[in-house]
Order: sequence, then C-alpha cells, then structure tokens
Amino acid sequence: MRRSRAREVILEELKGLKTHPRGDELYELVRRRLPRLSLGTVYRNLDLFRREGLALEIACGDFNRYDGDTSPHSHFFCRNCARLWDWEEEVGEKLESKGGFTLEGRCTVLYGLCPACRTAATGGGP
Amino acid sequence: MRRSRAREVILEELKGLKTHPRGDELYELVRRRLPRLSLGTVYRNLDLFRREGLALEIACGDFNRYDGDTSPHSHFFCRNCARLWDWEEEVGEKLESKGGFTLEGRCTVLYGLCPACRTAATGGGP
DNA sequence: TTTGATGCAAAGTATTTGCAATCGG
DNA sequence: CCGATTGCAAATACTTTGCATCAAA
Repeated sequence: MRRSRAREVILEELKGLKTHPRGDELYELVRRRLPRLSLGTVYRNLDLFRREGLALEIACGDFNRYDGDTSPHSHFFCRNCARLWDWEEEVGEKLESKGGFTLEGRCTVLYGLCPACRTAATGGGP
Repeated sequence: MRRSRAREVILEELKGLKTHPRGDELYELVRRRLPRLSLGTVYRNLDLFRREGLALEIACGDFNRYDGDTSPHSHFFCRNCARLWDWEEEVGEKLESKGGFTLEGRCTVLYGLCPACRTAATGGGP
C-alpha cells in the first residue's frame, strides 16, 4: 500500500468524523482540501481501507457508510432521517429502546469465507 | 393491507426459500408462476412486508437480500461468492470460525427512530 | 525506471417512481 | 364505486471502471 496525498487526506478526514459518511459525502468534504480529487479515488481508497482493516464499511439498508473507528461496536440507523450513530451496546444485549432511541429491529451479518470458497482459495496451489 | 394475487404469491415463494434472494432474483422466480408480474411490484411488496414485519431485509454490503423467516437470527455473508446463510449464533457469541466458515468480521445495525425523529413523529399533533 | 495511484468521464445496475389501467372489498 | 395495487418504463443516484497521465519508491 503506497503512500499518497489523496489517500492520506481521505483517511485523515474519515478518522476525524463521527458522522459515518457515505462515499460521496466524504468526497465532498475532502474536496475542500484537495479540489482536484476525484470521486473514483475516494471509493477506491475506501474499499482499500476496508480490506486493510483501517475502516469499517457499514451496510444499513440504503447506502454504504464508512467509519474510521474500527474498534468493535454496533450502530443505530434512523429509518426516518437515515443518520447513523455509534451504539456502545454489548452485542448480546436485549433489544430495547433507550436514550430516546426507539428500537424496532436488529440486523447482524457475519463476514468471511464459506467452506467452498475457503477450499478454493487455499487448496488451489500446485 | 389488501389481498392480491401478486402479493400472495410473492410472499409464498419467499417463505419457501432458504436462499435469501435479492429483489430481482425473487422477481425472476415468481415470474414463472405470474408471467405478467412486474419488478416494481416485487420491490413494493418486499418493502411492505418489511414494514409489516412479515419479512426481513438484510443489508450485507452489496445488495439487499430478503428472508421470510422473521425469527431473530444472524446471517453469514461470503465475501467471495456473495451467498448468504442463516447463522444460529447466540448474538453475543465470540467471533470465531466454525463449521468450515472463516469469520473475518461482524456488522450489527440497530434500526428505529432517533430522538429527534421520534419527537417529530409523535409530537406533531394539534 | 517501474508500478501503483489518480483524474476524468462514461458506464453499470439495483431500486424507485409516475401514471394510467385494473382489481379487491 | 373508491381506493389500493399493478404493469410498464423511464428516472434516480450510488458505485464501478477504462484509460491516459502522474507520482512514489
């Protein structure tokens, strides 16, 4: 992973946010510092950050959001205003409203490789 | 929620699946029984089912998948083949690979209304 | 020099939406 | 009948991608 000005600033801005922006929102923000930045570069870097474990990609029903805080935590998505909050819940906690937030559901997705794809990935060598 | 042939068949087919289809995949399937069915109808009904609690919408990074099984459970998404499995994990379980599945991460999103939107929704009356 | 990264712009595609026709109760 | 529902098709908008250029090491 090579060092570049765009990459540096994109990650720096993301880490400085608590708003969990979408890719295009982060693009608009970073563009204030790097006016020549292109949208594709932002998405390419966000995908890289995700693969390298430098950022989280959060699928919440409409569009992907990104989080520079990679420590294990959950999120709360408002179905009305579509904002996303950090949620410091213990993962097994009972589903109940709190702090003024009305909870209506939960979605947990585990990511990785299924048995077939793991075999294909590791067993392919000669 | 009025009764209609399309609505009936869409839900019936979804409940009969364990594959967690995307909207367009379900459309292709139901079309075998209702050739005049339109894609918009499928999406409109899936959204209705979700709101009514008849089905789950699962955001897993690429496209939304739907699950006719609304009992609380998690899912496993393979980053290689993009298939989605049911995962009968206790929600708080430690993140570790099992049954041949390699786990690389977890994403939990809670859904509902934030304080501001809840106030707007309930406090709006005269 | 060499290879990865970027800017630009066009393409891709799941999903949404407007509207007239149709169906359900 | 009246309003919910549908078929149809165009629009929406996030995200990806090809390619020539540029920059990091």
